[in-house]
Amino acid sequence: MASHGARGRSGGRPTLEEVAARAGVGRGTVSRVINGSPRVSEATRAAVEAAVAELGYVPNTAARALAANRTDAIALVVPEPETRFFAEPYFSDMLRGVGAELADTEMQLLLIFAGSDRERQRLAQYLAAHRVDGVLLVSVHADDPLPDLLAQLEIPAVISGPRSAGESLASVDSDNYGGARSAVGHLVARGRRRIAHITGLLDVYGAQRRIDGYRDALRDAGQEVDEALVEEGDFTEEGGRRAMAALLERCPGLDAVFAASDVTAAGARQVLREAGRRIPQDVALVGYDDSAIARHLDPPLTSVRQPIEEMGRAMIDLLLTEIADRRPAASRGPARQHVVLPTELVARTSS
Amino acid sequence: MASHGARGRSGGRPTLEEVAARAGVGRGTVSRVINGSPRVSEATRAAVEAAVAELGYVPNTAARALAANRTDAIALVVPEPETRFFAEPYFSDMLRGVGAELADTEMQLLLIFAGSDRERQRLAQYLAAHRVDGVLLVSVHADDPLPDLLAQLEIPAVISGPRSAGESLASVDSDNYGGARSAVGHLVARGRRRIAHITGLLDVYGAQRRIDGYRDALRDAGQEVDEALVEEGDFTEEGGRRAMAALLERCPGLDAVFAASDVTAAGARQVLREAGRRIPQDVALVGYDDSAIARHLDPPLTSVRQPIEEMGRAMIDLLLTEIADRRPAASRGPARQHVVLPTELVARTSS
DNA sequence: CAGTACTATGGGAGCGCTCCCACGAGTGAT
DNA sequence: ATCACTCGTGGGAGCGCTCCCATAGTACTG
Repeated sequence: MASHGARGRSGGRPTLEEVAARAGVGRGTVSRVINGSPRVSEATRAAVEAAVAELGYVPNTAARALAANRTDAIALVVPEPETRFFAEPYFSDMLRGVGAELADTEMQLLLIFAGSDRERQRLAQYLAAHRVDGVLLVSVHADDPLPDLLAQLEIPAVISGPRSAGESLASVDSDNYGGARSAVGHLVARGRRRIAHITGLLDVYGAQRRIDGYRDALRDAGQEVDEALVEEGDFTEEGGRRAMAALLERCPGLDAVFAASDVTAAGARQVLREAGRRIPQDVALVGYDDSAIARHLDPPLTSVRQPIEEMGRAMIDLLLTEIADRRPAASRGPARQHVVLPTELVARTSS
Repeated sequence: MASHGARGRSGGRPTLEEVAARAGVGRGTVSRVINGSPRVSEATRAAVEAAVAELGYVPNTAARALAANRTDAIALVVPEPETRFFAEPYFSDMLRGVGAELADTEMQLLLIFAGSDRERQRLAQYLAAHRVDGVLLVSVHADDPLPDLLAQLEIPAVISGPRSAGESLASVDSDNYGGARSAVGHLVARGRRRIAHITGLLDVYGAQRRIDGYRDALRDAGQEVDEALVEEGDFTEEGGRRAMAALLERCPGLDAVFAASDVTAAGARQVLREAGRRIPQDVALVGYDDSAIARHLDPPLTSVRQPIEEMGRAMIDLLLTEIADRRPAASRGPARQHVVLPTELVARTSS
């Protein structure tokens, strides 16, 4: 067994001190060069860089983390079972954006699933140990305790999809209100007069905003808002079927449906078909998300696209800013930021 | 700005020393309790545990990593672009197995993509900094330099799918040879006499083993091995189409096809259909992987199932053993292990 | 030319832990 | 009673880095 004292002495990885000796400078100077401090002369910097290259020096992350009290890592926390993570392109798109934005950073990204109770337990431990400098939270439900835990531990965090209008965490969201408006506006422009809406889960803030957008778009078009045309869904296909059936029963005269998700639209479509309604001739259909389903549905579904990859980038931006602001612990920076990214209506043949 | 010395003094996270004071014992004793050493009396252990609970003590990972020269983290390296990772169930199944096996461990799993050159560069840096205790390598191509890098850095690693019979890294694989044998044996048993094989990429060791299995199964059945019935593929659908077309041209009398992957089988199926061959009446078809495609093909595809989740578990087992063996750096443990897990033939209507 | 202000640099102290040595108390053999 | 162990324990040293202070050198001011 290697004795403790001798560990890494000969043949081990070079240390700052060894680089310093080699370059003929002090430890502090090497540290400054490594960390890109401007307070180093050109000549010294060159000498140090040469020594670093010759020795193949790579900083010891653990030592740095201990001394500087930071980890240079952030976690992307997915409070869902892995299954959903892989099933929904939402996550992979987001991950791509996050990865891209992190590419020219020293930050390491950790992917953490917290679907089961056990996993959540572990996560809590993990966060309590401050093993990350910041957290990205995606797909959080209204009653999730995670955001509070984060706040209590004073860990910088950014949430995708605020939980309410007064979200206390920094957040990034797409413009649900505007997206819904443009979808409904599009239907109005196409001459539809009885436009129904199948909502998402009502405790999801974004679903609320979509309802608001739906209503305001109708009002702006001078159409009366008939609450009988609004039916509650839950983002699922089954929910779409159920809601559509209810709507058809209550308002057989409807000539358009705006669904809060593509999957919901798919469910609605099935019921419409079975009821003998042609899409789009009898009933126009618009979904939300512009997922793969939208493109592959028959007929291809008009849908509202969210810039998910861009949202990922924006989340990283916010998070890195928060982390940087917190380092000099004095001034609690400006109020948490809330970024809202524009959506885009993708018109296809279903409307 | 908080002065360096004062950092974390008041209100900060409790340290070992503080726990020790609270419990009325020494630092070393607390460390022993935390790390589950048996050399602590029951009474002392209880006192320490109480103090830990009261103070909400959580060990500082960075300090531990620095002192003990380990990270308690392992990386799952995917040398593919993220896109493939999400597209293929192989990875999510493997991840599930890995996660499950790691669940009651202190080890943290990192997911690292190394698809682009840039990402590989980063990974190399990462490994050079020894930021993980071990590496899990999935889906490695024959000429990949990664395994050598790992060996050179002396980082414990386990590979899924050895690169050759003489793989130097510890490996976990499914029984490609046996799987192929059972597929072909099944066709023989069904009375097929002219069984063709569309191979995988020939520089993949597993593909070689499947060819071996194909040949031996025929030999065992007393059938002559006709090399004209073997056509090279590449695991893709397009490759399957091309190979099938070539086979039909060369051996119009074939009555069965064993494809090296489900996707390849799907390509072959299409060409067979276009040639007017009925499946399975005229030509029986068997694939490999038992992926979602197999179930959804028309007709449902007989396929060889690999226990991917279990492979993930086995990889972790091997890796943890390697890491443990290496800690007392003296005795370089036994030769690298190679685990081979059994496959299972899932018979459906295509054969 | 003294006085002031900056810049570049070296190195002490300390981050929170693990490892290991030393030590006292108990146990059993002689 | 003595010697040899063993067991449980305390605490020094050290892991490799960052932070900051002190210092020496340089440049600019009046």
